[in-house]
Amino acid sequence: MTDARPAPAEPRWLTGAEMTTWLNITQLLMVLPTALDRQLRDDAGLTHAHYRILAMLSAESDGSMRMTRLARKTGTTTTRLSHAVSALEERGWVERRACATDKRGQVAGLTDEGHAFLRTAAPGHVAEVRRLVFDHLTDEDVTRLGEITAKLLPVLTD
Amino acid sequence: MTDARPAPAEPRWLTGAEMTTWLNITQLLMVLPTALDRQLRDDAGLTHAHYRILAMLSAESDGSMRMTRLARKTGTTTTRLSHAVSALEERGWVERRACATDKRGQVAGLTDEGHAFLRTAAPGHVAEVRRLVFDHLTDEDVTRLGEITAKLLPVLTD
DNA sequence: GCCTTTATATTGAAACTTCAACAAAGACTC
DNA sequence: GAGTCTTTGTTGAAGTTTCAATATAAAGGC
Repeated sequence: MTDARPAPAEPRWLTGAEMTTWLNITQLLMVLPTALDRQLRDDAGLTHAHYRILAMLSAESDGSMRMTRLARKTGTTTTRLSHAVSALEERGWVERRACATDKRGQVAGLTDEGHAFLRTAAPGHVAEVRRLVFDHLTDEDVTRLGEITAKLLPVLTD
Repeated sequence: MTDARPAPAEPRWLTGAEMTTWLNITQLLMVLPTALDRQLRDDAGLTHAHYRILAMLSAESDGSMRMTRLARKTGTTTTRLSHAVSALEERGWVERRACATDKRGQVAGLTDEGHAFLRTAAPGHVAEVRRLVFDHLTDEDVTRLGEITAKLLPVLTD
């Protein structure tokens, strides 16, 4: 007398410890980006997502990167990146170029103004990151947090 | 021969370990909300921020809460909450009531439909949270992550 | 080669969030 | 209790992100 249809699986709910941690994580997901955006907006006039694009480009030896790769590196979609680069282009911080080896491709590159702007904005931002995050963590916390986040990223980035 | 003006403080840059961890954190800040939003949008038609509002209300004994407190609990601003509650009201999941003790106040409360909706949406969401997060962490990771996030939240939530 | 499929990138409309401004009631001072 | 300051909550405009649709080029199958 068993039911042929698969029973609607009783979901495995979160344990107490998991729920506590999850509430902390989701709260952090809400407030940390907001805090980073606020500092950058007030002091430099852009969002954290846009700042990250500039920062990621400046880490490249030639200050430029293919759009799709840049999107993956910054954890965003090509759509979002396309809009963002348009905005950054209007500000004169980024330029689009055609890709030499792939005619579909576009390359986003930091302009001199972009480099200069980043040098101006970085110290204040780093100070805020310290104030909000690293000032409250021990070296071991930092290592552990690095390890734990490293475990989570693979599933989320494909 | 000292300069009277405060020297532009050389910022304390991030160490290698800090930078690695910070890149992981910011990547997570970008992709985890997106992943949560996608599952909830596809399966239930709302964002994670909106889902959290419903979930937070349902955790109250009477399924309702003052707007400001609800905003703090969900890690959002009153502005955002006001817009969000309006949207949830249109869907019939939340109702606004006047606050009995404070004539400025508004109370947001889950409707029966809101409760019913949440019961439908919760299992799929919990399953996704497991798949994305807790499936990859040991019990000790969960505890440690809870402790670390707990250290970070106070500065960020005032 | 030709056809289909996949990858790259953009666009415009809709949804959500942010910012600034505002309105209204409570709290505090004298 | 009148005046000031603070708290609570909303609104509308502007900016950002998402989704769906599109255009174009590369890659794969035959």
